[in-house]
Amino acid sequence: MKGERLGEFEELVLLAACNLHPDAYGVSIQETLHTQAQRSASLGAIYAALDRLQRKGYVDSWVGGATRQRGGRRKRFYQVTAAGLTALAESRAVRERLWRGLEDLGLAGGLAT
Amino acid sequence: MKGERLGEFEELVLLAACNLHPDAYGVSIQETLHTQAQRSASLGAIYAALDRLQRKGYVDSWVGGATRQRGGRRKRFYQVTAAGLTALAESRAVRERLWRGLEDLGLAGGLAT
DNA sequence: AATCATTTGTACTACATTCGCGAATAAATA
DNA sequence: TATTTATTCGCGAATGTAGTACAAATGATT
Repeated sequence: MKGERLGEFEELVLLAACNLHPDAYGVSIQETLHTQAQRSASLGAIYAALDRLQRKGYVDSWVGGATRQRGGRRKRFYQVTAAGLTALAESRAVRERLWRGLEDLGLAGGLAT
Repeated sequence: MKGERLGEFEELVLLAACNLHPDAYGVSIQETLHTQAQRSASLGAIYAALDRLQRKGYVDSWVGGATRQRGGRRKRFYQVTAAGLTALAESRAVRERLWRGLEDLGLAGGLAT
């Protein structure tokens, strides 16, 4: 297996799932992405990402019980694993390092000629 | 054209180019990625990313003059544009917001059951 | 000085993975 | 069974990646 890297969208989904813990499932993730990240994504896209994340071991999932709501299929809940948290922290750290380099160069306002 | 989003790798390349300013070109970007981001990427991958970044308007490029070095084709230099800087800052801001949410939840050490 | 080998660097090709939507499907309750 | 809420499927497009071919510069060879 070579795929263990976090795609841009996968990272966002993973972060949203963390934020929603322990109520992360397709629709709630979609809403969080929309309100917290100004990102409108279809459910299809989100489930596909969750699928990949699970194959990589970055989330676990299980189906919840039925609710008393009008209709509705049972939800599949997702939880971020320790490995997922690590991957998240790592890709954050890498970028922060690069950003720090910029600040050290004094490029806050733009690139000088 | 719909592509204006920054992919995961594109973002790293863009950050590296900022750090290297004004000496960003294929090989120096590869080295920076390697030393600063622990990421080994082929030059092919890097040029492909730079190409997309240029189409999106996130970098400009031009070929430099010959040097006094042993051999060597002329370098093509890249500079991050204002739009590139903005895109970078934006995707950073989105993720920082999500991270802040986590800290507010007290999930620093891991996800509680 | 013409040519060629060597070095440094860029461009192209091909394929795997990720992204993302719309449609299809499933399961729950009134 | 009609309606609602949710997940899964299928496919085209964009992104990520290695590998290979190609280009251009200079030092060496003749």
